[in-house]
Amino acid sequence: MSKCEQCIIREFNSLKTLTKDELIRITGCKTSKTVKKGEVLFDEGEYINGVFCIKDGVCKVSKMSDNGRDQIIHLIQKGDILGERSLINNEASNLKAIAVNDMEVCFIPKDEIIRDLENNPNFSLDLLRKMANSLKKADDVIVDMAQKTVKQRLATTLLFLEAKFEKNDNGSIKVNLSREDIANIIGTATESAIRLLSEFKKKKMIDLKGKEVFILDVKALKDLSEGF
Amino acid sequence: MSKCEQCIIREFNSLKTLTKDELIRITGCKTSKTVKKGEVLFDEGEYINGVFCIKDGVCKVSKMSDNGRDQIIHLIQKGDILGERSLINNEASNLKAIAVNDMEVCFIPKDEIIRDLENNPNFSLDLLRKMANSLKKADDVIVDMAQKTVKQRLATTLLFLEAKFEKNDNGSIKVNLSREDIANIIGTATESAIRLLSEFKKKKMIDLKGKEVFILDVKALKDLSEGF
DNA sequence: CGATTGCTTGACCCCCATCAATCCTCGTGG
DNA sequence: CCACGAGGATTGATGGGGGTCAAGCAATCG
Repeated sequence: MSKCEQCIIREFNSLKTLTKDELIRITGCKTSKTVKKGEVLFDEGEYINGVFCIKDGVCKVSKMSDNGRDQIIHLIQKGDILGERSLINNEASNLKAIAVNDMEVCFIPKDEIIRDLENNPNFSLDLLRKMANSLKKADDVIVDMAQKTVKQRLATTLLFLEAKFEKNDNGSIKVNLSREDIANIIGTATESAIRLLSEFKKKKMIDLKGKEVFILDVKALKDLSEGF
Repeated sequence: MSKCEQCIIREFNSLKTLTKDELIRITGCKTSKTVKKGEVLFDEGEYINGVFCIKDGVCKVSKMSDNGRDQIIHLIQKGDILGERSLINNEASNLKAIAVNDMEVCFIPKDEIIRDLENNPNFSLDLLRKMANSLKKADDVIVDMAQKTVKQRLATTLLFLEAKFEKNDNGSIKVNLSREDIANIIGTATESAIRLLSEFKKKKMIDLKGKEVFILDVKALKDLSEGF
């Protein structure tokens, strides 16, 4: 069993505010596991009863719309925490999380986190800051979804992927998203996403090799994203 | 100067977790003011340096999209708190707030709130819960914006208004939203919103008398909102 | 009582959802 | 090693939703 107090991953999230004693306690009760690509970490309506700390891999967090299509709302990767919200308001998850590639995660039971929330003000304040930040980003997404065309949203999303994820050696973005996934991020039909991707490729703004995506012209994408 | 410890409004928001002493301290440094319909409480990019506690009235909180259209993201009313997020992450506001009708608000300076956040864990935990809840709602809005048609979104919005706001004596919803405001909530052109409103009226789902909106058939709206 | 702002309706056309057909890719088993 | 099947990727055709421009109407205000 790896030790939390020696794990560098926590430096990237709110767990960094925990004291050494708290970390040692958490080491004693956490569980580590691997999640294979395509596996469900948790589903809508499920009680998670804890939080996940992502040590490696990426997962997509989505919600089913009334119309029956999945909308991807978050992409979670190494260093991120998953499940805090349902824990805090003590409700079943409103979201579903599926591994996009093989993952390495730790699971920390609810009661431990609650205890730290109540006893360590640094921890709750840091979480508060994280959530305030998430809300701000959510505002941006709402505005984009409400006002931008599908083409603009695709450009925005590609720039987001470029900024958030590492690159492979050849320069392609290190996330294995299917065309359908991409469509479900921007909220459109798969065919529409595909058509626009090939249009972008024709215009040398991106390149596509199978599932690999290369961002070639950031400026052009940014112009597009902002509506010329 | 009215006294916070005697103000019932705080029972509706996180300020209810403050102790009597803390409230007395806040009474000493808060300012009360009235805001007339159409006035700007704060604009995008402004540092708010505190939070507003809304004693009466309604304001719309919006964000300008790259395309130059305003998107209304929140409607804030009596009992709500406004501005916590920018305060918590110590940044300029990303949103603009405009009074929809005459308002009565109190303004509490930043430092006082910060002090309470750091010293009163009940306060920060309650705020944390509020924000977790806001994030959940934001998820729903994102999914709706991304997946629903304008007609569905209008139905959803009407139901939201019906649920959130008081009614006038004649049964109409007690908010003075212009057609443009409604369009800016659902993220569409004013003309589209108007067209759909009159369609709904023709089908006896709502009634319109000038700016007043009457919800007649909740079930039909709900069916519409969820896609039949 | 003009004049400005908001509301309403019509016409037009492009974006995009949908259906359908084909091609490609990859894992599996013979 | 190859054939085959299944799921993903791609392209075409089509129709409707909704954005935009424009003109007329109502209401609000100085």
